[in-house]
Amino acid sequence: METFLPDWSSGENGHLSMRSGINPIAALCRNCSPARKRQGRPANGLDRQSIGDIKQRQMSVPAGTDITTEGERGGGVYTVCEGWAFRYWRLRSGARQILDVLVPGDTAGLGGALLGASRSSVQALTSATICMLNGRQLTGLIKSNPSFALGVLRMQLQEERRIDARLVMLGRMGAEERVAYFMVETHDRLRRCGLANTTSCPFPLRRADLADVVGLSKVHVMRALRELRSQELVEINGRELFIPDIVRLADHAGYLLA
Amino acid sequence: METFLPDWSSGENGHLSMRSGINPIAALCRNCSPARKRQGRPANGLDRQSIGDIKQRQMSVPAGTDITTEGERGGGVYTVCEGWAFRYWRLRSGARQILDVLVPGDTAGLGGALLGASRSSVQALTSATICMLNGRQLTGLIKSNPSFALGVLRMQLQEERRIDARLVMLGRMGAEERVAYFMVETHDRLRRCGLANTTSCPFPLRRADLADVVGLSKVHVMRALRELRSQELVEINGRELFIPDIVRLADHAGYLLA
DNA sequence: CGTAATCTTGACCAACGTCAATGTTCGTGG
DNA sequence: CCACGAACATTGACGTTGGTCAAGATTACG
Repeated sequence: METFLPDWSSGENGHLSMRSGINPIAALCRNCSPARKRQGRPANGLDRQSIGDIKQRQMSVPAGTDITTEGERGGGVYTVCEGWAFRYWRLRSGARQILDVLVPGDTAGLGGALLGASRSSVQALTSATICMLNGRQLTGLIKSNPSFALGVLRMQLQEERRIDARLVMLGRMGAEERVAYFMVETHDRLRRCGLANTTSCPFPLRRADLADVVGLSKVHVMRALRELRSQELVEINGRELFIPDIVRLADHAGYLLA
Repeated sequence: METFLPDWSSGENGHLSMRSGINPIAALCRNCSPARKRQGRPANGLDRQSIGDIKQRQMSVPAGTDITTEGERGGGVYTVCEGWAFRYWRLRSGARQILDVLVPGDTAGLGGALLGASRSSVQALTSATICMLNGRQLTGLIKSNPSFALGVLRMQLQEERRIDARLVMLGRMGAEERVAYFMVETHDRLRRCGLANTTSCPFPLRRADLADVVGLSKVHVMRALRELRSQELVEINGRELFIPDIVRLADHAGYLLA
């Protein structure tokens, strides 16, 4: 059977399997992500010395903080160490579209650093600690270290796949499928970096946030949620998401396991 | 009614231009893009010798040809030299979402080459000539040439920006805005590479294709189109798109002209 | 205990999809 | 040149999905 979701496990040798393993930028961060360090993949043949010069700063911010704002020039590159964040766009009308949710190990701001002013803003969804890298220096590292550059490119391409799937979701799926889809994707991402167990995961998004991810109104998200709950496919309890049967939910969202 | 049919398969109109300046992969293609050669921008300090080894093949295909199919492994990297193509996904239901339209100078298949089997398919929209590069060799070039790698990464990030905007379109815009948005974006891209003049550009998409880009039904696209036409914002004649006042249309669509 | 934020629901309305019929364009063979 | 059929464009009628408004319930927190 065919599937239209990205194949997150596409590294059959395992070398792409851990999400953290494919983010060489997160690997630069010395202080954050102890869980990730346990996995201990040096990833890019970077020794302490070569990355020692990269200026980095860490900051802890409360939920709701804007980490970057649209239009900032030559900004830094941000990696989420702990907590959640999201990248979003605001329309003239005031409407908001959440482009991507960032979980620990995810990086944002590359576009701003390499291309000039970024179009999207990043906001902390929970209280979070963020590792900031100097954009100019990171560019230098990419220029001087081909294998690092390749790693960054791979990460970016992986990202693109997820976004492609998101386009399909927004363009061609109904409300219930969208919500189910986002939940499967999120659970899967978290599970891959050890932040979720089989049947549940943290889920700090409010209904309004969820609505702005899946392109629906808050009220209609409620309807979809009620329906999914009544079929015992998902259950949100406070800020935790329960998925009794991930396979069944995945199927409901159009995702079929290989 | 008389229609002016642009020549897709040959002539000045269909060739690469400065747009390839930001696409280092297109710059590798020796045979296509005479316009770019005229400008003589070496882009990545690549001399003939270093790229001489890259195996490349050119092919001309009629409209409707599938250039790559979902799931292909270790595929090549494809650059559109002349004509149009599009990247798309098909759902179990049979529905199709067009992820991106490829105009001369655009590249697809990087994900497949660097990450393994690609999820999206590519199909020729018009008769087209495609330049195919060997994925493995291209990976080698990226590894060995940091500045080339940086260029590819930059291109990819540029791409991501466009896709982000597409997410906003699908998630938060109404039918009329979506159609208007896509038209402004397309015209803008074409204008940037000299393939459009101020008030018109080629537009080979059928109504059904347009619908699958903007995530609407064919019939509803018609309604949006009728409304836009009645406001004298756009006019489609055969396979050419007329935009009397691009600024007004951009404003209508919330598109930021650079 | 009180206030604000969030959740949840029903009632109603607008936007969008589906079906089906008709017109139009275009290529092909006579 | 014309006849014909296939693919595409266009439109109306009608059903469904999703948005908006508003109200009450629940939770978080000082």
